[in-house]
Amino acid sequence: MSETLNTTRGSVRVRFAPSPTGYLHVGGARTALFNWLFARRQHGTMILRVEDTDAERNKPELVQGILDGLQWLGVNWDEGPFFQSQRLELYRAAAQKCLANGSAFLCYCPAERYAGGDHAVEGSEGPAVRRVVRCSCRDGKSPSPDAKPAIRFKVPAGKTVFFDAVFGEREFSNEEIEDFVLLRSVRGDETYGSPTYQLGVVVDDVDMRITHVIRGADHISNTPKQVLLYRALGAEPPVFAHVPLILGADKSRLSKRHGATDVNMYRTEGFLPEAFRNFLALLGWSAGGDEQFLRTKDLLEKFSLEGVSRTNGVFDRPKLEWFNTQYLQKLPIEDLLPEVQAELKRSGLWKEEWAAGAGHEWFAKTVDLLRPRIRLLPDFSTWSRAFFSDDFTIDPAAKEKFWRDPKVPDLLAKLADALAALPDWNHDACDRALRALAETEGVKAGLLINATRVAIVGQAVAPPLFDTMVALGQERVVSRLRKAVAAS
RNA sequence: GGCGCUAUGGUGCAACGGUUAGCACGCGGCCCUUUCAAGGCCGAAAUACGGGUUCGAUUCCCGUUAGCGCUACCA
Repeated sequence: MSETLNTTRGSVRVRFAPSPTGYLHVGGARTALFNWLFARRQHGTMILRVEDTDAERNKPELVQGILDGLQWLGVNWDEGPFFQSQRLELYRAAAQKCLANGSAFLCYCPAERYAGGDHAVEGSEGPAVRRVVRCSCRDGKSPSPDAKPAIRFKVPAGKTVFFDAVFGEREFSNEEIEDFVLLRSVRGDETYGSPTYQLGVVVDDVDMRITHVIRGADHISNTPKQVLLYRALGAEPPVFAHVPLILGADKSRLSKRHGATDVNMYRTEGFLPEAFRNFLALLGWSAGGDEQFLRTKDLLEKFSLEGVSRTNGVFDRPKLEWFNTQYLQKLPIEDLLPEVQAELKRSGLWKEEWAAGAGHEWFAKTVDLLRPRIRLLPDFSTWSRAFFSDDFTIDPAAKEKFWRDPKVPDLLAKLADALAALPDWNHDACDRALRALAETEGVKAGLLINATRVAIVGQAVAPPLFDTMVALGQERVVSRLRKAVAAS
Protein backbone atom coordinates (compact mmCIF):
# COMPACT_ATOMS: atom_id res chain seq x y z
CA MET A 1 0.00 0.00 0.00
CA SER A 2 2.70 2.44 0.89
CA GLU A 3 4.54 1.68 -2.35
CA THR A 4 1.54 2.83 -4.28
CA LEU A 5 1.40 5.97 -2.22
CA ASN A 6 5.08 6.65 -2.58
CA THR A 7 4.83 9.41 -5.07
CA THR A 8 7.43 11.72 -3.66
CA ARG A 9 9.24 12.05 -6.92
CA GLY A 10 7.79 15.41 -7.63
CA SER A 11 5.55 14.03 -10.34
CA VAL A 12 2.28 14.23 -8.46
CA ARG A 13 -0.51 15.82 -10.46
CA VAL A 14 -3.94 16.37 -8.96
CA ARG A 15 -6.97 18.35 -9.95
CA PHE A 16 -10.08 19.90 -8.52
CA ALA A 17 -12.96 19.65 -10.94
CA PRO A 18 -16.03 21.63 -9.88
CA SER A 19 -19.18 21.77 -11.92
CA PRO A 20 -20.75 25.21 -12.27
CA THR A 21 -24.25 24.02 -11.54
CA GLY A 22 -24.10 25.62 -8.10
CA TYR A 23 -21.83 27.63 -5.84
CA LEU A 24 -18.73 26.25 -4.13
CA HIS A 25 -20.17 24.31 -1.22
CA VAL A 26 -18.23 23.20 1.82
CA GLY A 27 -17.89 19.63 0.58
CA GLY A 28 -16.32 20.77 -2.66
CA ALA A 29 -14.18 23.23 -0.77
CA ARG A 30 -12.78 20.49 1.40
CA THR A 31 -12.08 18.30 -1.61
CA ALA A 32 -10.26 21.25 -3.17
CA LEU A 33 -8.36 21.80 0.05
CA PHE A 34 -7.26 18.16 0.31
CA ASN A 35 -6.09 18.19 -3.30
CA TRP A 36 -4.21 21.39 -2.70
CA LEU A 37 -2.60 20.20 0.52
CA PHE A 38 -1.57 16.98 -1.13
CA ALA A 39 -0.17 18.73 -4.19
CA ARG A 40 1.80 21.23 -2.16
CA ARG A 41 3.01 18.64 0.31
CA GLN A 42 4.29 16.46 -2.52
CA HIS A 43 5.65 19.40 -4.51
CA GLY A 44 3.29 18.37 -7.24
CA THR A 45 0.98 20.17 -9.60
CA MET A 46 -2.55 21.37 -8.91
CA ILE A 47 -4.91 21.68 -11.83
CA LEU A 48 -8.30 23.35 -11.95
CA ARG A 49 -10.83 22.00 -14.40
CA VAL A 50 -14.39 23.20 -14.82
CA GLU A 51 -16.72 20.36 -15.74
CA ASP A 52 -19.38 22.14 -17.72
CA THR A 53 -20.50 19.58 -20.24
CA ASP A 54 -24.17 19.76 -19.30
CA ALA A 55 -25.29 22.79 -21.27
CA GLU A 56 -28.72 22.72 -19.69
CA ARG A 57 -27.70 22.83 -16.03
CA ASN A 58 -24.51 24.74 -16.39
CA LYS A 59 -24.52 28.34 -15.18
CA PRO A 60 -21.41 30.12 -16.48
CA GLU A 61 -21.98 33.06 -14.14
CA LEU A 62 -21.27 30.79 -11.18
CA VAL A 63 -17.72 30.06 -12.25
CA GLN A 64 -16.35 33.33 -10.92
CA GLY A 65 -17.91 32.72 -7.52
CA ILE A 66 -16.26 29.31 -7.35
CA LEU A 67 -12.88 30.79 -8.25
CA ASP A 68 -13.39 33.54 -5.66
CA GLY A 69 -14.22 30.97 -3.02
CA LEU A 70 -11.10 28.98 -3.80
CA GLN A 71 -8.98 32.08 -3.69
CA TRP A 72 -10.42 33.07 -0.32
CA LEU A 73 -9.61 29.60 0.94
CA GLY A 74 -6.06 30.03 -0.25
CA VAL A 75 -6.37 27.19 -2.72
CA ASN A 76 -4.44 28.14 -5.82
CA TRP A 77 -3.60 26.13 -8.89
CA ASP A 78 -0.77 25.76 -11.35
CA GLU A 79 -2.65 24.88 -14.50
CA GLY A 80 -6.06 25.93 -15.72
CA PRO A 81 -8.79 26.69 -15.32
CA PHE A 82 -9.64 24.40 -18.19
CA PHE A 83 -13.20 24.17 -19.39
CA GLN A 84 -14.55 20.90 -20.68
CA SER A 85 -16.97 22.76 -22.88
CA GLN A 86 -13.95 23.94 -24.85
CA ARG A 87 -12.43 20.50 -25.26
CA LEU A 88 -15.32 18.64 -26.83
CA GLU A 89 -13.32 17.35 -29.78
CA LEU A 90 -11.09 15.44 -27.42
CA TYR A 91 -14.02 13.53 -25.92
CA ARG A 92 -15.60 12.85 -29.29
CA ALA A 93 -12.33 11.44 -30.56
CA ALA A 94 -12.06 9.23 -27.48
CA ALA A 95 -15.60 7.97 -27.97
CA GLN A 96 -14.81 7.19 -31.59
CA LYS A 97 -11.71 5.35 -30.48
CA CYS A 98 -13.79 3.16 -28.20
CA LEU A 99 -16.21 2.56 -31.00
CA ALA A 100 -13.37 1.58 -33.30
CA ASN A 101 -11.72 -0.82 -30.88
CA GLY A 102 -14.99 -2.46 -29.97
CA SER A 103 -15.30 -1.22 -26.40
CA ALA A 104 -18.32 0.92 -27.24
CA PHE A 105 -21.36 0.76 -29.47
CA LEU A 106 -24.01 2.97 -30.98
CA CYS A 107 -27.23 3.03 -29.00
CA TYR A 108 -30.50 4.01 -30.63
CA CYS A 109 -32.68 3.80 -27.59
CA PRO A 110 -34.77 6.79 -26.54
CA ALA A 111 -32.98 9.31 -24.38
CA GLU A 112 -35.60 9.78 -21.69
CA ARG A 113 -34.70 9.12 -18.12
CA TYR A 114 -35.53 5.58 -17.15
CA ALA A 115 -35.64 4.77 -20.79
CA GLY A 116 -37.92 1.88 -21.45
CA GLY A 117 -37.26 -1.41 -23.13
CA ASP A 118 -33.78 -2.68 -23.23
CA HIS A 119 -32.36 -0.41 -20.56
CA ALA A 120 -34.91 -0.71 -17.83
CA VAL A 121 -35.34 -3.56 -15.42
CA GLU A 122 -38.10 -3.43 -12.87
CA GLY A 123 -36.98 -3.81 -9.30
CA SER A 124 -38.38 -6.94 -7.71
CA GLU A 125 -40.38 -4.94 -5.19
CA GLY A 126 -40.85 -1.52 -3.69
CA PRO A 127 -41.12 1.64 -5.73
CA ALA A 128 -40.50 1.64 -9.43
CA VAL A 129 -36.80 1.13 -9.15
CA ARG A 130 -35.26 0.34 -12.45
CA ARG A 131 -31.77 -0.01 -13.58
CA VAL A 132 -29.86 -0.16 -16.75
CA VAL A 133 -27.86 -3.28 -17.29
CA ARG A 134 -27.15 -4.43 -20.80
CA CYS A 135 -28.43 -2.78 -23.91
CA SER A 136 -29.34 -4.95 -26.86
CA CYS A 137 -27.86 -2.33 -29.18
CA ARG A 138 -24.44 -3.57 -28.07
CA ASP A 139 -24.82 -6.51 -30.43
CA GLY A 140 -25.29 -4.29 -33.45
CA LYS A 141 -29.03 -3.87 -33.75
CA SER A 142 -29.98 -2.47 -37.12
CA PRO A 143 -30.02 1.29 -36.80
CA SER A 144 -33.16 3.27 -37.50
CA PRO A 145 -32.37 5.34 -40.55
CA ASP A 146 -32.82 8.80 -39.08
CA ALA A 147 -32.31 8.09 -35.41
CA LYS A 148 -29.53 9.94 -33.65
CA PRO A 149 -27.48 7.48 -31.62
CA ALA A 150 -25.61 7.89 -28.37
CA ILE A 151 -22.35 6.09 -27.80
CA ARG A 152 -22.49 3.59 -24.97
CA PHE A 153 -19.65 1.76 -23.31
CA LYS A 154 -19.72 -1.98 -23.74
CA VAL A 155 -19.01 -3.26 -20.24
CA PRO A 156 -17.07 -6.52 -20.46
CA ALA A 157 -17.60 -9.56 -18.29
CA GLY A 158 -15.48 -10.17 -15.23
CA LYS A 159 -14.57 -7.89 -12.40
CA THR A 160 -12.84 -4.59 -11.95
CA VAL A 161 -10.30 -3.80 -9.29
CA PHE A 162 -8.77 -0.49 -8.30
CA PHE A 163 -6.67 0.91 -5.54
CA ASP A 164 -8.01 3.56 -3.24
CA ALA A 165 -5.56 5.31 -0.94
CA VAL A 166 -8.28 5.82 1.65
CA PHE A 167 -10.43 2.71 1.33
CA GLY A 168 -7.86 0.24 0.16
CA GLU A 169 -8.18 -2.16 -2.74
CA ARG A 170 -11.74 -2.36 -4.08
CA GLU A 171 -13.30 -4.96 -6.31
CA PHE A 172 -16.57 -4.74 -8.22
CA SER A 173 -18.34 -7.28 -10.33
CA ASN A 174 -18.91 -5.99 -13.83
CA GLU A 175 -22.35 -7.56 -13.75
CA GLU A 176 -23.37 -4.62 -11.60
CA ILE A 177 -22.12 -2.03 -14.01
CA GLU A 178 -24.49 -0.85 -16.69
CA ASP A 179 -23.58 -0.04 -20.26
CA PHE A 180 -23.20 3.64 -19.50
CA VAL A 181 -23.37 6.44 -22.00
CA LEU A 182 -20.14 8.01 -23.18
CA LEU A 183 -21.38 10.49 -25.73
CA ARG A 184 -24.92 11.84 -25.61
CA SER A 185 -27.10 11.53 -28.66
CA VAL A 186 -27.28 14.60 -30.82
CA ARG A 187 -29.69 17.25 -29.71
CA GLY A 188 -31.12 20.15 -31.65
CA ASP A 189 -28.84 21.54 -34.30
CA GLU A 190 -25.63 20.24 -32.83
CA THR A 191 -23.59 18.17 -35.15
CA TYR A 192 -21.99 16.03 -32.49
CA GLY A 193 -23.02 14.85 -29.07
CA SER A 194 -21.48 16.07 -25.83
CA PRO A 195 -19.65 13.83 -23.37
CA THR A 196 -21.11 12.54 -20.14
CA TYR A 197 -19.28 12.95 -16.87
CA GLN A 198 -17.68 9.50 -17.07
CA LEU A 199 -16.08 10.16 -20.45
CA GLY A 200 -15.08 13.70 -19.62
CA VAL A 201 -13.26 12.90 -16.39
CA VAL A 202 -11.36 9.97 -17.76
CA VAL A 203 -10.30 11.60 -20.99
CA ASP A 204 -9.16 14.69 -19.13
CA ASP A 205 -7.48 12.86 -16.31
CA VAL A 206 -5.54 10.89 -18.90
CA ASP A 207 -4.78 13.94 -20.98
CA MET A 208 -3.72 15.96 -17.95
CA ARG A 209 -1.65 13.08 -16.63
CA ILE A 210 -3.40 13.08 -13.30
CA THR A 211 -1.68 10.74 -10.85
CA HIS A 212 -4.07 10.98 -7.88
CA VAL A 213 -7.80 11.46 -8.13
CA ILE A 214 -8.91 12.90 -4.81
CA ARG A 215 -12.66 13.39 -4.74
CA GLY A 216 -15.84 12.77 -2.73
CA ALA A 217 -16.80 9.25 -1.69
CA ASP A 218 -19.99 9.59 -3.69
CA HIS A 219 -17.83 8.65 -6.65
CA ILE A 220 -16.72 5.27 -5.36
CA SER A 221 -19.45 3.53 -7.31
CA ASN A 222 -18.46 5.37 -10.47
CA THR A 223 -14.85 4.39 -10.20
CA PRO A 224 -15.05 0.90 -11.73
CA LYS A 225 -16.71 2.37 -14.81
CA GLN A 226 -13.90 4.82 -15.13
CA VAL A 227 -11.24 2.19 -14.61
CA LEU A 228 -12.80 0.21 -17.43
CA LEU A 229 -12.68 3.29 -19.59
CA TYR A 230 -9.03 3.93 -18.81
CA ARG A 231 -8.25 0.45 -20.01
CA ALA A 232 -10.35 0.84 -23.14
CA LEU A 233 -8.40 3.97 -23.94
CA GLY A 234 -5.14 2.18 -23.37
CA ALA A 235 -4.30 4.16 -20.26
CA GLU A 236 -3.29 3.17 -16.76
CA PRO A 237 -5.69 4.26 -13.99
CA PRO A 238 -4.35 6.67 -11.35
CA VAL A 239 -4.43 6.21 -7.60
CA PHE A 240 -7.86 7.08 -6.29
CA ALA A 241 -8.52 8.66 -2.91
CA HIS A 242 -12.14 9.01 -1.97
CA VAL A 243 -12.82 11.31 0.93
CA PRO A 244 -15.89 10.91 3.14
CA LEU A 245 -18.87 13.17 2.67
CA ILE A 246 -19.86 16.09 4.84
CA LEU A 247 -23.26 15.80 6.47
CA GLY A 248 -25.63 18.19 8.18
CA ALA A 249 -26.45 18.07 11.88
CA ASP A 250 -29.18 15.50 11.22
CA LYS A 251 -26.65 13.30 9.41
CA SER A 252 -28.31 13.73 6.09
CA ARG A 253 -26.33 15.06 3.20
CA LEU A 254 -25.45 18.70 3.76
CA SER A 255 -27.82 21.02 1.95
CA LYS A 256 -29.16 24.54 2.08
CA ARG A 257 -31.67 23.72 4.74
CA HIS A 258 -28.79 23.04 7.13
CA GLY A 259 -27.80 26.70 6.86
CA ALA A 260 -24.92 28.14 4.94
CA THR A 261 -23.26 25.67 2.59
CA ASP A 262 -21.82 28.24 0.22
CA VAL A 263 -18.23 28.92 1.14
CA ASN A 264 -18.57 32.54 0.11
CA MET A 265 -21.18 33.03 2.81
CA TYR A 266 -18.55 32.29 5.42
CA ARG A 267 -16.31 34.88 3.90
CA THR A 268 -19.15 37.37 4.01
CA GLU A 269 -19.94 36.53 7.58
CA GLY A 270 -16.39 37.39 8.49
CA PHE A 271 -14.65 34.13 9.27
CA LEU A 272 -10.88 34.14 8.94
CA PRO A 273 -9.91 32.02 5.96
CA GLU A 274 -7.15 30.29 7.84
CA ALA A 275 -9.52 29.32 10.64
CA PHE A 276 -12.01 28.02 8.14
CA ARG A 277 -9.27 26.05 6.44
CA ASN A 278 -8.10 24.56 9.73
CA PHE A 279 -11.64 23.52 10.58
CA LEU A 280 -12.27 22.03 7.16
CA ALA A 281 -8.97 20.16 7.11
CA LEU A 282 -9.87 18.43 10.37
CA LEU A 283 -13.25 17.29 9.09
CA GLY A 284 -12.34 13.90 7.72
CA TRP A 285 -8.61 14.09 8.26
CA SER A 286 -6.32 13.89 11.25
CA ALA A 287 -2.59 14.10 11.68
CA GLY A 288 -2.93 11.33 14.25
CA GLY A 289 -2.38 13.30 17.42
CA ASP A 290 -4.41 15.61 19.58
CA GLU A 291 -3.26 18.89 18.07
CA GLN A 292 -6.07 20.93 16.62
CA PHE A 293 -4.74 24.41 16.12
CA LEU A 294 -2.93 23.71 12.88
CA ARG A 295 -1.96 26.71 10.88
CA THR A 296 -1.61 26.33 7.15
CA LYS A 297 2.09 25.65 7.38
CA ASP A 298 1.37 22.86 9.86
CA LEU A 299 -1.26 21.34 7.60
CA LEU A 300 1.17 21.50 4.72
CA GLU A 301 3.73 19.70 6.84
CA LYS A 302 1.45 16.97 8.11
CA PHE A 303 -1.10 16.26 5.41
CA SER A 304 -1.24 12.75 4.05
CA LEU A 305 -3.84 10.57 2.42
CA GLU A 306 -3.30 7.93 5.10
CA GLY A 307 -4.80 10.31 7.65
CA VAL A 308 -8.04 10.66 5.75
CA SER A 309 -11.01 9.11 7.54
CA ARG A 310 -13.50 6.77 5.94
CA THR A 311 -16.53 7.92 7.86
CA ASN A 312 -18.84 10.72 6.83
CA GLY A 313 -18.66 13.72 9.13
CA VAL A 314 -21.09 16.28 10.45
CA PHE A 315 -20.40 19.92 9.73
CA ASP A 316 -20.33 21.38 13.24
CA ARG A 317 -20.79 25.11 13.08
CA PRO A 318 -20.11 25.77 16.79
CA LYS A 319 -16.71 24.18 16.34
CA LEU A 320 -16.02 26.35 13.32
CA GLU A 321 -16.85 29.38 15.42
CA TRP A 322 -14.51 28.16 18.11
CA PHE A 323 -11.71 27.84 15.57
CA ASN A 324 -12.41 31.36 14.44
CA THR A 325 -12.18 32.82 17.94
CA GLN A 326 -9.01 30.82 18.51
CA TYR A 327 -7.43 32.34 15.44
CA LEU A 328 -8.68 35.78 16.38
CA GLN A 329 -6.89 35.42 19.68
CA LYS A 330 -3.78 33.44 18.91
CA LEU A 331 -2.64 34.75 15.58
CA PRO A 332 0.49 36.90 15.71
CA ILE A 333 -1.00 40.38 15.66
CA GLU A 334 0.66 41.28 12.38
CA ASP A 335 -1.09 38.35 10.72
CA LEU A 336 -4.45 39.54 11.95
CA LEU A 337 -4.09 43.22 11.13
CA PRO A 338 -4.56 42.93 7.35
CA GLU A 339 -7.88 41.18 7.90
CA VAL A 340 -9.05 43.87 10.30
CA GLN A 341 -7.87 46.57 7.95
CA ALA A 342 -9.87 45.00 5.13
CA GLU A 343 -12.92 44.86 7.36
CA LEU A 344 -12.60 48.52 8.36
CA LYS A 345 -12.19 49.47 4.73
CA ARG A 346 -15.34 47.61 3.86
CA SER A 347 -17.24 49.55 6.48
CA GLY A 348 -15.64 52.87 5.65
CA LEU A 349 -13.93 53.28 9.01
CA TRP A 350 -10.35 52.82 7.87
CA LYS A 351 -7.92 55.72 8.20
CA GLU A 352 -4.64 55.72 6.30
CA GLU A 353 -2.76 57.03 9.32
CA TRP A 354 -3.06 53.53 10.82
CA ALA A 355 -1.02 52.02 8.01
CA ALA A 356 2.39 52.94 9.38
CA GLY A 357 4.37 54.57 12.15
CA ALA A 358 2.77 55.59 15.41
CA GLY A 359 -0.68 55.17 13.89
CA HIS A 360 0.10 51.56 13.10
CA GLU A 361 1.34 50.96 16.60
CA TRP A 362 -1.86 52.35 18.03
CA PHE A 363 -3.88 50.24 15.58
CA ALA A 364 -2.02 47.07 16.54
CA LYS A 365 -2.45 47.71 20.26
CA THR A 366 -6.11 48.49 19.86
CA VAL A 367 -6.85 45.41 17.79
CA ASP A 368 -4.94 43.37 20.34
CA LEU A 369 -7.09 44.84 23.10
CA LEU A 370 -10.28 44.13 21.23
CA ARG A 371 -9.66 40.66 19.90
CA PRO A 372 -10.51 38.43 22.86
CA ARG A 373 -14.07 39.67 22.55
CA ILE A 374 -14.40 39.48 18.76
CA ARG A 375 -16.23 36.55 17.20
CA LEU A 376 -16.36 37.57 13.56
CA LEU A 377 -14.51 40.21 11.59
CA PRO A 378 -17.48 42.60 11.25
CA ASP A 379 -17.52 42.93 15.03
CA PHE A 380 -14.57 45.26 14.61
CA SER A 381 -16.70 47.78 12.79
CA THR A 382 -19.95 47.31 14.65
CA TRP A 383 -19.50 46.35 18.26
CA SER A 384 -16.17 48.14 18.60
CA ARG A 385 -16.94 50.98 16.24
CA ALA A 386 -16.25 53.59 18.93
CA PHE A 387 -12.61 52.62 18.93
CA PHE A 388 -12.22 53.62 15.32
CA SER A 389 -14.70 56.43 14.93
CA ASP A 390 -16.25 59.26 16.91
CA ASP A 391 -19.43 58.68 15.01
CA PHE A 392 -21.11 56.08 17.19
CA THR A 393 -24.34 55.85 19.13
CA ILE A 394 -24.97 54.82 22.70
CA ASP A 395 -26.85 51.55 22.99
CA PRO A 396 -30.10 52.33 24.83
CA ALA A 397 -30.13 48.95 26.53
CA ALA A 398 -26.61 49.51 27.86
CA LYS A 399 -27.56 52.90 29.22
CA GLU A 400 -30.71 51.49 30.75
CA LYS A 401 -28.65 48.86 32.52
CA PHE A 402 -25.77 50.96 33.83
CA TRP A 403 -27.19 54.43 34.20
CA ARG A 404 -30.12 53.52 36.43
CA ASP A 405 -28.69 55.41 39.38
CA PRO A 406 -29.80 59.04 39.11
CA LYS A 407 -26.45 60.21 40.44
CA VAL A 408 -24.66 58.98 37.32
CA PRO A 409 -24.72 62.16 35.20
CA ASP A 410 -23.41 64.26 38.05
CA LEU A 411 -20.74 61.72 38.89
CA LEU A 412 -19.59 61.45 35.29
CA ALA A 413 -19.39 65.21 35.00
CA LYS A 414 -17.09 65.26 38.00
CA LEU A 415 -15.10 62.36 36.60
CA ALA A 416 -14.65 64.20 33.33
CA ASP A 417 -13.21 67.15 35.23
CA ALA A 418 -10.90 64.93 37.26
CA LEU A 419 -9.68 63.11 34.14
CA ALA A 420 -9.21 66.33 32.25
CA ALA A 421 -6.87 67.51 35.00
CA LEU A 422 -4.64 64.47 34.78
CA PRO A 423 -1.10 65.41 33.79
CA ASP A 424 -0.21 61.90 32.64
CA TRP A 425 -2.62 59.67 30.76
CA ASN A 426 -2.11 56.02 31.54
CA HIS A 427 -3.88 53.02 33.00
CA ASP A 428 -2.93 53.58 36.64
CA ALA A 429 -3.57 57.30 36.61
CA CYS A 430 -7.08 56.76 35.26
CA ASP A 431 -7.62 53.98 37.76
CA ARG A 432 -6.58 56.17 40.72
CA ALA A 433 -8.59 59.15 39.57
CA LEU A 434 -11.76 57.13 39.21
CA ARG A 435 -11.42 55.31 42.50
CA ALA A 436 -10.58 58.49 44.35
CA LEU A 437 -13.75 60.07 43.03
CA ALA A 438 -15.80 57.02 43.97
CA GLU A 439 -14.40 57.24 47.46
CA THR A 440 -15.15 60.93 48.01
CA GLU A 441 -18.60 60.51 46.53
CA GLY A 442 -19.28 57.46 48.61
CA VAL A 443 -20.20 55.16 45.71
CA LYS A 444 -18.78 51.87 44.56
CA ALA A 445 -16.14 52.10 41.89
CA GLY A 446 -18.13 49.61 39.83
CA LEU A 447 -20.94 52.09 39.41
CA LEU A 448 -18.58 54.63 37.86
CA ILE A 449 -16.73 52.05 35.82
CA ASN A 450 -19.84 50.62 34.22
CA ALA A 451 -21.45 53.98 33.58
CA THR A 452 -18.24 55.34 32.08
CA ARG A 453 -17.87 52.41 29.75
CA VAL A 454 -21.29 53.04 28.31
CA ALA A 455 -20.52 56.74 27.92
CA ILE A 456 -17.23 56.36 26.10
CA VAL A 457 -17.86 53.37 23.84
CA GLY A 458 -21.64 53.21 23.79
CA GLN A 459 -21.70 49.52 24.68
CA ALA A 460 -22.35 47.45 27.77
CA VAL A 461 -19.47 45.22 26.77
CA ALA A 462 -15.95 46.39 26.10
CA PRO A 463 -12.37 45.64 27.09
CA PRO A 464 -11.29 46.56 30.63
CA LEU A 465 -12.15 50.20 31.19
CA PHE A 466 -8.76 51.71 31.91
CA ASP A 467 -7.19 49.98 28.92
CA THR A 468 -10.05 51.30 26.85
CA MET A 469 -9.39 54.81 28.17
CA VAL A 470 -5.74 54.60 27.22
CA ALA A 471 -6.65 53.37 23.75
CA LEU A 472 -9.09 56.20 23.19
CA GLY A 473 -6.88 58.94 24.64
CA GLN A 474 -7.55 61.64 27.18
CA GLU A 475 -9.21 64.13 24.90
CA ARG A 476 -11.74 61.67 23.51
CA VAL A 477 -12.60 60.19 26.87
CA VAL A 478 -13.24 63.57 28.45
CA SER A 479 -15.27 64.90 25.57
CA ARG A 480 -17.31 61.72 25.25
CA LEU A 481 -18.08 61.79 28.96
CA ARG A 482 -19.24 65.39 28.73
CA LYS A 483 -21.24 64.73 25.64
CA ALA A 484 -22.99 61.79 27.27
CA VAL A 485 -23.76 63.83 30.37
CA ALA A 486 -25.14 66.65 28.28
CA ALA A 487 -27.32 64.25 26.34
CA SER A 488 -28.78 62.72 29.46
C1' G B 1 -35.15 -3.44 -4.66
C1' G B 2 -29.72 -4.32 -6.25
C1' C B 3 -24.66 -3.11 -5.41
C1' G B 4 -21.20 -0.54 -2.43
C1' C B 5 -19.24 2.21 1.86
C1' U B 6 -19.32 3.22 7.04
C1' A B 7 -20.21 2.38 12.50
C1' U B 8 -15.70 5.15 19.54
C1' G B 9 -19.62 10.33 24.18
C1' G B 10 -24.52 15.01 21.08
C1' U B 11 -20.24 16.57 17.40
C1' G B 12 -15.02 16.20 15.23
C1' C B 13 -10.87 13.17 15.99
C1' A B 14 -6.95 9.60 19.14
C1' A B 15 -6.08 4.69 20.80
C1' C B 16 -3.85 0.82 14.34
C1' G B 17 -4.66 -6.96 19.97
C1' G B 18 -3.09 -5.47 26.22
C1' U B 19 -4.71 2.24 28.27
C1' U B 20 -8.48 3.61 34.67
C1' A B 21 -10.71 4.20 26.27
C1' G B 22 -7.23 10.09 25.34
C1' C B 23 -7.99 15.23 23.12
C1' A B 24 -11.14 19.09 21.33
C1' C B 25 -16.14 21.49 20.44
C1' G B 26 -20.66 21.83 22.89
C1' C B 27 -23.02 21.27 27.83
C1' G B 28 -22.99 21.87 33.60
C1' G B 29 -20.24 23.74 37.97
C1' C B 30 -16.26 26.48 40.33
C1' C B 31 -12.20 30.19 40.14
C1' C B 32 -10.73 34.89 38.18
C1' U B 33 -13.52 39.66 37.65
C1' U B 34 -15.07 46.17 36.26
C1' U B 35 -19.25 44.65 31.80
C1' C B 36 -18.66 40.73 28.39
C1' A B 37 -15.31 37.58 26.63
C1' A B 38 -10.82 35.07 27.22
C1' G B 39 -8.20 31.96 30.59
C1' G B 40 -7.65 28.12 34.68
C1' C B 41 -9.82 23.90 37.37
C1' C B 42 -13.63 20.14 37.95
C1' G B 43 -17.78 17.22 36.01
C1' A B 44 -21.61 14.43 33.06
C1' A B 45 -21.14 11.88 28.48
C1' A B 46 -18.89 6.64 23.93
C1' U B 47 -16.57 1.51 21.76
C1' A B 48 -24.57 0.09 17.75
C1' C B 49 -26.21 -5.28 18.65
C1' G B 50 -25.10 -10.66 18.31
C1' G B 51 -21.73 -14.36 17.25
C1' G B 52 -16.84 -16.00 16.49
C1' U B 53 -10.87 -15.85 16.38
C1' U B 54 -7.46 -15.04 20.49
C1' C B 55 -4.49 -15.83 26.83
C1' G B 56 -6.70 -11.03 25.71
C1' A B 57 -10.75 -7.45 21.61
C1' U B 58 -12.65 -0.53 20.35
C1' U B 59 -9.02 -2.91 17.21
C1' C B 60 -9.38 -9.08 13.18
C1' C B 61 -13.69 -12.23 10.82
C1' C B 62 -19.12 -13.19 10.06
C1' G B 63 -24.16 -11.76 10.67
C1' U B 64 -27.94 -8.11 12.22
C1' U B 65 -29.34 -3.18 12.54
C1' A B 66 -28.75 1.82 11.24
C1' G B 67 -26.85 5.79 8.23
C1' C B 68 -24.94 7.27 3.73
C1' G B 69 -23.63 6.65 -1.53
C1' C B 70 -24.40 4.80 -6.57
C1' U B 71 -28.13 2.61 -9.40
C1' A B 72 -29.47 9.55 -15.53
C1' C B 73 -27.91 10.72 -22.62
C1' C B 74 -26.43 15.14 -13.81
C1' A B 75 -21.90 15.77 -12.15
